Amino acid sequence: MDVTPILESLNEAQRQAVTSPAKPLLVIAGAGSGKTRVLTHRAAWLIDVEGVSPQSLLAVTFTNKAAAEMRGRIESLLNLPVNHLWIGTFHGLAHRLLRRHWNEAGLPQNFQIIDSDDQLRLIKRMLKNQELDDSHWVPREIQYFINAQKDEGLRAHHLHDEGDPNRRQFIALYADYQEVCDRGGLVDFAELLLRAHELWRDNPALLEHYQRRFQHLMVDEFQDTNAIQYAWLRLLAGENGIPFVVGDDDQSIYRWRGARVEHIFQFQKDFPSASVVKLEQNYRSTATILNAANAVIKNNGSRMGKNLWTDGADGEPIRVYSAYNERDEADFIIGRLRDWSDQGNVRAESAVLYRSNAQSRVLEECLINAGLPYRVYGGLRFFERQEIKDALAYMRLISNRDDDSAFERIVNRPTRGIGARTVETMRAYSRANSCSMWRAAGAVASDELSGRAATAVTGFLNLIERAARDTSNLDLHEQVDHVIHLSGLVDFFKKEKGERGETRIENLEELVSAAKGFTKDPVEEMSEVDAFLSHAALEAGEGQADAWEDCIQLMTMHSAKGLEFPLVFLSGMEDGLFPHQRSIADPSGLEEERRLCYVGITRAKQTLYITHAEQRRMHGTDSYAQASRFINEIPSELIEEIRPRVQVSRPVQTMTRGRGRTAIRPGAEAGVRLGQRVRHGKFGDGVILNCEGQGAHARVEVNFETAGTKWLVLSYANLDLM
DNA sequence: TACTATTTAATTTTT
DNA sequence: TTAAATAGTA
Repeated sequence: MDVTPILESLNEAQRQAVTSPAKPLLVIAGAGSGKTRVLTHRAAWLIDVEGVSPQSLLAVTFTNKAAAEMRGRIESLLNLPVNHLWIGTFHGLAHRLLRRHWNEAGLPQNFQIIDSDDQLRLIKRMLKNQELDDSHWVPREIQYFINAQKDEGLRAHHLHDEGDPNRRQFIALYADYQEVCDRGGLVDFAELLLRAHELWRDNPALLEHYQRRFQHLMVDEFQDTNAIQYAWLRLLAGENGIPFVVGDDDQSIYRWRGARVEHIFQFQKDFPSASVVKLEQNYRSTATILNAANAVIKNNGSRMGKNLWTDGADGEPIRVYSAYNERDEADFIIGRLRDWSDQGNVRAESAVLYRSNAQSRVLEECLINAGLPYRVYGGLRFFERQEIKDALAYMRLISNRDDDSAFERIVNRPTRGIGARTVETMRAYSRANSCSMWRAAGAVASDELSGRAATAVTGFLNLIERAARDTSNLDLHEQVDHVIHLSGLVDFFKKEKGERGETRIENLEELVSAAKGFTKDPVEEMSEVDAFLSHAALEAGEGQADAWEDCIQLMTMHSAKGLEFPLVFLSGMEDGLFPHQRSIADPSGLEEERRLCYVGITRAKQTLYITHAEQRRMHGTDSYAQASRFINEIPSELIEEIRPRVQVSRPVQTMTRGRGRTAIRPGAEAGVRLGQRVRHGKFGDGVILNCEGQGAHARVEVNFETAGTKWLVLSYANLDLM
């Protein structure tokens, strides 16, 4: 067997990982160190060289994208399609198990997956039902509580109130929530994992079957596993399974949603025979960028310890720009982006990163003004759109009448005269008789409701029954098409004015084509409709993707994880924004922010700009911040500070936003420019942030280093220009 | 029931 | 500032 193709492109450490003997292995893979390569080559090595059957290999990732990429790369490496390979997300694999063993898992065969939005609606409905004040019992907090418990593998009956009435209520709500889900055959994301874990835990024979089958367990982004995912893996590994886990403790940025880096340490305890391989050679960035990243992350306490290096060149220095305000910051970035583009570079290879989504606004405005095409990552995904979820809710209700989540969503959408009062009556009945809304509707329509409401409800029930009858023999896409028309959704959105409605109808039509293009994995023995609905929940699709055009990439640092760009801007690098105010006080929160910064820096291949603004308009008011402490953690020899443009030929962007206020052209008054450094007799040194008025009335806003920000009348202030 | 005024809060996000 | 959720009005 010629092993060259598998090994030739690997460095020593990578090779060690790929060819490691059949025992547990932990790979600490730094940013850009070839993590995916190691995973895929390991799979190829096992199959091609060790003669391991593809059947006995299981690979887990966190995102569908990563799973698809891994599958593709393994296929091209082995040069054969590996359909039977179990590669997927934790949720996807758990889902597959539950579909196969729905009976043992205590689920109805046609159970449906609800997404976070459905989950939140369900909780809100419960609160209303129980007449709990949702300003005191915040739905989001309850949702967070429930998911956090599930992520830890805990059911309501495992929890104790500890004498805390607040907690008691939360636990009770958790229990109620679960009851509603169980009654309706609904499974939320965390439930998929928890159920799959319980399925194995409670069915030793079944577990044994899978333990025998899956010998090699490969895990990507191991630092992002939560408790239940890790427990699931351990269960599957048992005594003889061989886990091959790859992660980077320094890139753990999802603690807030249950991820526990500690699993990296726990792994070594749980699998004492495990070896550790560190991948530290980086193939992505210049030495300067890596040194900066290393220097920043060094300030974190609890680490495995790792130092990225490259045998490449130092490259350009990191450029730091201190802007006057967020507009100036955006202007600067856009200027550089324009240069980049003018030099013949591909725009899609540049990215502007920020800490929070709201920061994209100013950038977008300026990009539009500059006529540069861009794409913002994140945002509403296809299957999350209202109209799509409406249509899917019809399909769900047709598939399972007891699905209260779907029922409530569409009972009066489009409006058919079933108002809040009527729904309330149904809810009361449903609660009193512990039955689904569907049954309640039937019962209530025949006795409790008065003529008009009863007719409306009966009409709705008939509509669903009829849709079920009419579509039972149709192909999936015909079913969808039928449902969107019969339900009245299309007509409903046609009436919506503006482009909104048109887009919605287009989306509904798009849903039909999505159904047309959908093929169920023949291995799975669920109905095609259920498969499609699960697919919609599990893979919500892309955010607004304009992939075809050559666009500048705008995204949060979180969503940049795993990506790389020759040109990167880290914008809004100010204390309070990044590190975020909410994490700044808590040491572990600050460390997570620092890891995020590490992620941000290591996205850059060649050129890295870091920008911050002295003044930033946030929540309607101006605020002032120091440059991010993370900037100070970068050795100054790696940095080239870009001084604000000394003499601007064009007038500095004037703040024409305020009405009534005449923005003067800075420079009209002698020496007054935005960004100009000045000295005041009493307040000391500062920077001009803003100016208004003319002649004797001219005033300037100065941010003093020690005295804060003040408006001063020029003719009295006696400012010295510096 | 739909439209408008008012209030409120404001990280990060995948499944 | 602004988006979203809620309350109030036609």
